[in-house]
Amino acid sequence: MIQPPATSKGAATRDVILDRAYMIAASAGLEGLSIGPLADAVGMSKSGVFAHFGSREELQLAVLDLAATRFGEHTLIPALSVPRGLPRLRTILANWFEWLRRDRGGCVLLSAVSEYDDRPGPLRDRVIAHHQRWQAELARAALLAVDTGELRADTDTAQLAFELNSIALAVQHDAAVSGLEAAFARGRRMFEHLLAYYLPPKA
Amino acid sequence: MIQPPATSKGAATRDVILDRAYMIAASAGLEGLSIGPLADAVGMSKSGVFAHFGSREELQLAVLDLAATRFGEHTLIPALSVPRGLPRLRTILANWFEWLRRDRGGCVLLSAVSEYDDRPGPLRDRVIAHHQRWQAELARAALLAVDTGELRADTDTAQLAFELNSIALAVQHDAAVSGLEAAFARGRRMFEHLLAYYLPPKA
DNA sequence: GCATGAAACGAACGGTCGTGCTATTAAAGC
DNA sequence: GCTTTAATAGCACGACCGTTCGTTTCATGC
Repeated sequence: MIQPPATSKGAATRDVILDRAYMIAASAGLEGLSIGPLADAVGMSKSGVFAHFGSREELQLAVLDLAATRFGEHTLIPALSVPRGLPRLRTILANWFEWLRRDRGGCVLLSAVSEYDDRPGPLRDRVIAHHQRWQAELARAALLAVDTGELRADTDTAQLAFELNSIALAVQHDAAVSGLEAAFARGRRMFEHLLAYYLPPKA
Repeated sequence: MIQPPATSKGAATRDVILDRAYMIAASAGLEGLSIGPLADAVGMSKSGVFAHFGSREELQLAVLDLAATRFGEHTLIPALSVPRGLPRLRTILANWFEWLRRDRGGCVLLSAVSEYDDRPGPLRDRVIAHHQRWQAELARAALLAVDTGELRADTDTAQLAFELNSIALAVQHDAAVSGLEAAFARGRRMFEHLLAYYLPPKA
């Protein structure tokens, strides 16, 4: 959200371009991001925008990285200030929902996986790398909840990360059909259903 | 799968075109389906193909309907011959996985939701209609499992349908990262975790 | 076998796209 | 303030797209 102060003029307008590009990609997908309309949106010429990235693919990669950074800053970072374990896990999920609301259910990162899952290339590699990193973060947060004894000791944290991810996917999917708030409600209930499995036996 | 015998010559080649178009859409998405390459794939001229549908959008709608029909014939119909209730529900899920395998994790229907969820128009309307019909079918199958006493009497069948859908989404998503078989394994485990919540108390 | 209508072709149009070139303008360093 | 370098504009190319139109080929009923 808060950008480091751009040292040169070029880097500053580059940030402006990226911000606009992110907005476009959030609603049209990375593949729907084209240079012409982007240039119009920032009030520049096509070639002026183009020069900052050298190719469309490089632009898409930059937007992808920006999305990943913002996503982390919005979901994970603030959750680090709440107690580790189940509270933090719940906070991550809540922040995730907020994140989906902010972009009206069109998360760039989630959509990108569907866009590039069968199209080899640098984009696909980067998308998968970000996804794996996030899954690892989720598993890590789950493991902390195992350490605190809030989740069963034999919890498969990678499996739980998979299931948490599926909640976000289903919410984004269902938002188009049932509306965002209804999808959130379903997502929250789904989390409780899954959680029930992982809670330690109260014996 | 089995097409009704095409009465005229035109309808026959139309079926051939649609079959090829479906293949393309399964790997490139409905939005990645363009008339030129499709014409090459069936050995016809662009305008020859075009004439059968009148517009690209009409072609996409036809492919969408074909996908929905095939999906139903592959997942729901065969499951009707196994006992209603939990066995049938399990069969539907197994067939669903088979369906995902057939198209290498690129189900046209699932991808179409992401492609059109924020792009109003006839495509989007049709996609949502198919999705809602399928969710209703899933809820119906779940309700039968409530009737047989295999699921709790207070089961929210629409919620369960949402969760089943999320399994398929997560599998398709994860297939690109972890491979199809690993994703299937995760999906099956996830089903068991969710099922645990809905099983009636053994009291 | 021939006329008739459907089916397919081929070429072209208008549009958008990413990209490369050259010239011009603005910023930065001395 | 001048020079050097970065930043942007303008323009054009080639590729691809959906669509249109006039023509030609082919299947079909008489």
